[in-house]
Amino acid sequence: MFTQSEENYLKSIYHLQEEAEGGVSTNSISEILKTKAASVTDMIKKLADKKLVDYQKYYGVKLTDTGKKHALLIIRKHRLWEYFLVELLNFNWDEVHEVAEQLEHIKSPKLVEELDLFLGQPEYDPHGDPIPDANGNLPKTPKKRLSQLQKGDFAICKGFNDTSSSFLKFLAKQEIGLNTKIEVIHIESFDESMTILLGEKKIQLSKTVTDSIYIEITVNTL
Amino acid sequence: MFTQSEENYLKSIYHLQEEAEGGVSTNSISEILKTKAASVTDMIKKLADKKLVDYQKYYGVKLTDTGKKHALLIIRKHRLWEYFLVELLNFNWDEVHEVAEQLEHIKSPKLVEELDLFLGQPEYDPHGDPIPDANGNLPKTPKKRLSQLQKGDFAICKGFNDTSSSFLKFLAKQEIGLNTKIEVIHIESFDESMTILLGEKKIQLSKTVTDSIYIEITVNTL
DNA sequence: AAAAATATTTAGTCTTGTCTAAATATTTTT
DNA sequence: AAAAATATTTAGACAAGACTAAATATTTTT
Repeated sequence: MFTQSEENYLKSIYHLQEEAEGGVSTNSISEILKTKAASVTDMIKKLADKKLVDYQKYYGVKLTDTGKKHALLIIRKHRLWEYFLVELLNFNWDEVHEVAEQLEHIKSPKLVEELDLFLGQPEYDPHGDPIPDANGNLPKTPKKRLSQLQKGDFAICKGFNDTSSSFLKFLAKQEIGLNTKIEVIHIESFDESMTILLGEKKIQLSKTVTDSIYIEITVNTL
Repeated sequence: MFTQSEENYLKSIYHLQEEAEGGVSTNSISEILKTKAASVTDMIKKLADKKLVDYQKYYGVKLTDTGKKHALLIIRKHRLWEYFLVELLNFNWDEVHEVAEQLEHIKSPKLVEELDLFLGQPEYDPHGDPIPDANGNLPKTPKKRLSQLQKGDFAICKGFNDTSSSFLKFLAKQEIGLNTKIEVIHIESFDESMTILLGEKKIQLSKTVTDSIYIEITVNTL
């Protein structure tokens, strides 16, 4: 199949591709993977030979359909393992990444599918990111976090990531719960803290908090 | 820590050391790892530099205490994963080896210990091999399989590995159950099938069957 | 105790994935 | 639109871990 290194490139390119519109630049890949740009160029050529990316010299790369599918299967494994580690092995959701980074390279189709069944075919990982299915398809409506919204957006709370009792008490005090309606009033650029409108009440939430609240975007205030 | 390759060498040397009395030979390692003898010599030097093995040119290697401990921790991981795969993910015990071979190299002390707790700190893997504890100590009395006995040995059945209903029906028909007393009469060299004495009755069992029966050796017929 | 057979080591090569330094392209600034 | 800054690629090198072929040790056979 693919080497661990190739898989890491595919995954990084996938993530970068999600954001930027044009081709993914050599430098952006080298930054994520902590390698030098020259090494990235080498690997890109290899991936292009294998038809996993389309490569145009000096203008970056794009995943081919095959490349994208493989990237999604690696992401699937990563997120399923994260779910396993947090839900069953008492990992905190900030400890799982490094281990999942290793586990995602285990090669065994049966393992992935049995793990998926064993976990109850979860749709989202502990960070709220959607888990692709066995064919590399993502759920239609990816879970969003409050922290992903822009000033002026309206949303409804749909879940919470941190299950610690202190966090839940904090939410109760602020009167935030399932289906609470929210409007984003302001985002402070230096610490990404957010001012939201809750009914008549304005409150300010840190990035840590807005990262832990899943929401659904609504069109207007209704 | 150690590379995957170094870990594979440590593990192989450990297993070979269990059997042979003197040093472990270059050729025996190359046979298990499916590499050439020259490559083994290279790696042995590297391991010797790291004080994981004692190496005397032309006379093979022996693990140092450190080397042995590391080997046992890899074996611990291998067997815990095998247990997980068979008990929770519906793998058959003949499908697990290859996957466990990959999983044993995942580096995360927390993962190993949490997995161990999650599984209920099992003492034996699905093949009946003992699982070393976190310090690399093995249970005192390793589970033995009927297939490990010699002609003339006496034993008592203590467990069965294959839980398929066809196997259990077969055992019932042969009147083999827990605590059944057995004497090994003969072992056929070409297929390792075994003739045993069950009370007055002589029966013949294939290697597949004798591999799946756990026993305890007894001193005489009593 | 030589000779033959076998095992082990040495020397030199190859591939993968990385690096540095230098060359070349592209983009931004003036 | 040229100059300066930045990004990318090329060329050549290196370490890890494997290989082949040849050299050397050890063991077995006669």
